[in-house]
Amino acid sequence: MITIKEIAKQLNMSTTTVSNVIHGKTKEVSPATIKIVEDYLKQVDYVPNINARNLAQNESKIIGVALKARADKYENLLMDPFVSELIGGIEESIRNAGYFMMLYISSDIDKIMRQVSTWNVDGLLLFGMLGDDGIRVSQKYKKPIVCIDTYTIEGIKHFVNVGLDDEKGCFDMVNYMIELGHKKIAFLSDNLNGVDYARFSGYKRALKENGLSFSEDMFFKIRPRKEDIDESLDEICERAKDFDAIMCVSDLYAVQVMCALKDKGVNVPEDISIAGFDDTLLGQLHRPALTTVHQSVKEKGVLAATTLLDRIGGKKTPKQISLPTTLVIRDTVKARKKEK
Amino acid sequence: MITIKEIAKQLNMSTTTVSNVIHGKTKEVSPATIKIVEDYLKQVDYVPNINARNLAQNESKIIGVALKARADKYENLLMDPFVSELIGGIEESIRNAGYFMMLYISSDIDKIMRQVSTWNVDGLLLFGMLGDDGIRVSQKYKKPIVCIDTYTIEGIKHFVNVGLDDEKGCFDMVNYMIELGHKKIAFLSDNLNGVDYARFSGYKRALKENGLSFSEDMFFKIRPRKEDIDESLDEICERAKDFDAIMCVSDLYAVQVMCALKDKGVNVPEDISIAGFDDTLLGQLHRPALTTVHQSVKEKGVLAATTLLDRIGGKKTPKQISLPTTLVIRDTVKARKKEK
DNA sequence: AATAATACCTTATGCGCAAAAGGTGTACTG
DNA sequence: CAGTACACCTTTTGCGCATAAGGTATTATT
Repeated sequence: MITIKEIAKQLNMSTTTVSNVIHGKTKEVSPATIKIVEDYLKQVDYVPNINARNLAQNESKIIGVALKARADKYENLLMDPFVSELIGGIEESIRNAGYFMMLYISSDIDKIMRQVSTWNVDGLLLFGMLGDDGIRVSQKYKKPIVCIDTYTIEGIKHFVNVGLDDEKGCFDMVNYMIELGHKKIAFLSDNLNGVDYARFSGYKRALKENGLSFSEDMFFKIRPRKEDIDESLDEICERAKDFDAIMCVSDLYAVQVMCALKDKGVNVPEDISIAGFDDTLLGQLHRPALTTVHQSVKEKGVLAATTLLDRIGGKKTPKQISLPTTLVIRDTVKARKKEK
Repeated sequence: MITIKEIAKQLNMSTTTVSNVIHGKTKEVSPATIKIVEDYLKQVDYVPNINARNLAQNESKIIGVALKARADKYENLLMDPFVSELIGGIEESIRNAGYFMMLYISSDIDKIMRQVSTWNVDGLLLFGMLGDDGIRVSQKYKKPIVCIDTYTIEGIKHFVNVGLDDEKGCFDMVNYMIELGHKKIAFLSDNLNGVDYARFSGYKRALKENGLSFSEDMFFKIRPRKEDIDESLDEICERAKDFDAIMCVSDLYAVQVMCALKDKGVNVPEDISIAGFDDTLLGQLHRPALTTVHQSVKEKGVLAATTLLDRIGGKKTPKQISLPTTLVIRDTVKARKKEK
């Protein structure tokens, strides 16, 4: 690896001159010298040492992407299609802006923050944080932060957040179900925090605004861990007998439930209607094709990254950015049969 | 961010002493001093500046993961479930070893290599490289390299490669199909390079060893790009009428074909048998559930990363490591009906 | 008692880069 | 023609860290 110093020596000039050429400071260097240096740079294929540059500049050109791991559905967060698509959008934006991405995955926020500090990252993208985590992070870290899909418990936004209109998405879908005549509609999720809670709220509002009541038994809690999932799905199928439809908090759950139902001889949408949320490949490539709420996950990642980049660049951005949802009507939600 | 220098000043000692404590060089420092320094380090929550450390040490603790992007099925490589699962395994191993992962995604090998040089990464994991790319990379980069799923055209392995017994996996599946009475078996893929070629070879060997002949019209070339996929699937469905079964090079294609067939009223496996490869969620959550060749993608990532880490640590490793495949018999390949 | 070894310090140096500060000579201004 | 602006250089400094080299006691060895 050749250094600026070495180049300067070979060319019989100072390192500053070489450095100036590299940084395009044309006013400081004569055209003739620029030519000499540029030719030589190309000849030896000079590549700067980023560690040295960062040290001198006190910046890093790194965007930290911190994912709080939940020991949950997937052994590794990246295996969640939602996460990988999100990261896909983020990575692309960061790379296009000339930055680098460093991924920090851990369930331990303090560990993540130590690593972020150690690399002196220029900005931070947070996913999967709850309210109190966020507060701790913001105390430790003074550079720009953008959260993704973060609802704080008290509804207070401590930082910029890029999210989705989850509440409305779910509201629209449940409304649509009710329009088709469904009365007993269950809501299925593994928890009721953050995003899932917002969707749940949309579900309840749709019931309420249509004069339908909600009771505890209409919440289907799925246990998605490998060791529980089969038993959990059995339970759900059993409970589903009394229902017209199920609003699932994600496509994955919707498809899993549909498979379990089919294996038991229950037909969707003839016997029961099922809706998903997210509009993933899984639902698109199922038959019957899944009726679901579309969100552009990649776009969410892109938006989060560009917002962060804007903030790093000193631009002002809104504190809350919400992407819209759209209904994708396919084949798993149909009009309720009268005779049921 | 507090520095060693500052700590030394506060504690009235030299930076070397502080540095020695940080690195656990207990022989060089008196127990009393160690205690003082350690307490102070904790108190101020000292975090080292990795840029400075790397510069001084000429190492980086970074593993570069270079993905050669193909402008192909997915707009962004990370959206490919295979890739994200692979990265999931890699990331986990790297993190557990105390290293950091930096992702380089580009279709331009030279650009990737410049970035790898600029960060002075300690080792390189390569995915999606063809033979000639690999040769160029190895000329530019002298630190340990491990390839994933790389078949060189001439069969020469220039570096350590972690792969799969693709040929045998496909051979076994096609053999199984033939045992069930299938005679006209198509092979479906988007190309015949690298991994896909190995699978294709297994397919042809199975035909040959069972006395069946192969002709060009038995190769179904799918065009997976968004703008082509529907037309391509229509063609394939049309051509499929003459066949007993299709061996698909991936689960994704298998499921896509099954959906297209179903939409045209063709039943799997009654009218035609379909097999996939990879054993992804997509096949598991389809009905009928996909018969496929299992590989552990995560394990592949883990193995590649640990092999690279071993090499960085100076250990010797085999030059070629192949993971085994297993047949997953589900519902999309059944005995051929006599009357056809 | 002379020498060697050891324990525990500090000072000094350099990694590669960017930039502040400090030249020198030429052209331009009034 | 003094004064000033500017073009084009170089020297020097420091980012934070690791470590080689250099101390000074104190203890062990013969």
